Amino acid sequence: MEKKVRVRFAPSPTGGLHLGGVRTVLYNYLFAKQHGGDFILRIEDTDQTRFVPGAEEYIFETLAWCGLEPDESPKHPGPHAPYRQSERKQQYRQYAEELVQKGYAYYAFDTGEELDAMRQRLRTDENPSPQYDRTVRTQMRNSLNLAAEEVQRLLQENTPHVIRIKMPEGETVSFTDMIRGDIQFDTSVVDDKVLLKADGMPTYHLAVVVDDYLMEITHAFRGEEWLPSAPVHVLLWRYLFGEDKMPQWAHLPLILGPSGKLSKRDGAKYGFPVFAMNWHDPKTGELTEGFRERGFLPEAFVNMLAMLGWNDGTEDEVFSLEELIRRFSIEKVHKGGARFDYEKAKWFNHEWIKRQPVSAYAQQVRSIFAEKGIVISDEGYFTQVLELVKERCTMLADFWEHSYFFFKAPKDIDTSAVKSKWNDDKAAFFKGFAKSIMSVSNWNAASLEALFKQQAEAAGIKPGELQLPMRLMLVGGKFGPPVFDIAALLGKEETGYRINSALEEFERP
RNA sequence: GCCGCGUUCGUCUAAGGGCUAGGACACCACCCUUUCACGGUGGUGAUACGGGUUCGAAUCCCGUACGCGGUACCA
Repeated sequence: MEKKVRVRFAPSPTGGLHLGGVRTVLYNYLFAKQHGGDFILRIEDTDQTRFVPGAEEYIFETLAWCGLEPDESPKHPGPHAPYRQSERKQQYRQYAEELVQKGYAYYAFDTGEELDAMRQRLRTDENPSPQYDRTVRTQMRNSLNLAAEEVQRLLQENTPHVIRIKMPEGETVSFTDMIRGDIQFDTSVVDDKVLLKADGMPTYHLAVVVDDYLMEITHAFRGEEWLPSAPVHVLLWRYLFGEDKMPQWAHLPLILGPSGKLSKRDGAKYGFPVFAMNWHDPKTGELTEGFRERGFLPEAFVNMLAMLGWNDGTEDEVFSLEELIRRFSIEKVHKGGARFDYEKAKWFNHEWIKRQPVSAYAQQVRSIFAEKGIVISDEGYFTQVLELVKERCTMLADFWEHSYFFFKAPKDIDTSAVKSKWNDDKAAFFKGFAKSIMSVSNWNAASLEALFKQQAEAAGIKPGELQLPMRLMLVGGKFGPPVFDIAALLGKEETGYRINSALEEFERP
């Protein structure tokens, strides 16, 4: 029987989740759901020094906002708990020791100073960063060179040491990447990576392999930056569990900024978010703005991210999460990095604001209004207003400028556009119009417009010349939805009131 | 330096040997609209370079250039 698909995302809690990270989650999620499998979230918190409080919680919140809930995680443990590597610490050592027993790894007692000295000594123009590799290891303090008794003694005395993989010489390690196809490496040019650190924590290399095995991961997606260390992982699988049990790999292309790899700096420099949500770094006190706070809908964010490095071959590009699950295919993920374009991201948001019912984001718009001092009391009215203006909003914050005048009469009316053409006939028309609307029984945009035109003609004025003044009276400037739609929503009382009070403004010299 | 990955309009991309290289964002023009948008129509604009293979190459092969990643007791 085919094994159920299990994919995992393993972030390190060291900061906010940038675009590339969320996209990796997304592709993981899409692939898992598409195959009826599980999406597992594991936390790679093996480096205590880089751990940032709150970062794990932030990751959960981001995934929840995007709608990418894991099936198993530290929050919702499944059969393979725990999901934090710090809580799994004990199990890594035995695998590292096993590798030493089998001759695939060795103890290294070199101190940091000794490593520095080695790199200093060996550094040349041709070799700017010397590695701890098969040529260097013969000169270092490790169990390959030291006498067995000496190694025993050092171990018994609890001398700080690491366990390094012993990279074989002249072998070719190859594997098939789901996106890139066959990839080969010559083991002679790969160094002896540390597997178990002096503090007993595994490095990423040991941890992914052990955890993926223990958690029965079948497919592993990660960023392209991991490609160079893939041979280490393949070898570890071969030595420990058998390559046939190794998950299938997919190395995702990078997301680039305007110049090179997308960074937090790009966000600040070019004025766009690079994190899904606001990230407040407790260590530096620095705040990095998020897409959510900028006024992006999660649907738009996810949609935009999905299209950054994948395309289903059709010309469609607006997809819901459900549609993405249906259409996604890992083979169609691109090999080359994609440059993030904020303009296109805004376009996606505009599309989603237009096609979502306003109920999907009314709550957020309400808080924007509250910040500006407008408290919404009439839900039905609020909904109708949002529905009327949503097609002209790109960001949620845009709702304010496109609709605030529905909730408060304009204070200052910009009469400059009509002042020169203003005359007593027009004033008389509006006086009459304000009066007659009070008796309109069928209050809607169409009947209002009909009445307006009929009275304009009766007064001998072209209706077109009266529309702009009417707009200014209702909203205060040259903006907003069609005038009669505005009046229809405002109601006859408010419309009449605004016309009358604006008339005084128009009369002023 | 070494190793790996990549390269189609400004950007995201389609086309996996065969019609004038298609679409989207952005930009420009026109239409619609007596506000601003939405929308509609059209336009500018690309196969990095050089060699092969082939009747035929964006597509396959080789080389060059450029970009990116890795080269930590970080992930």
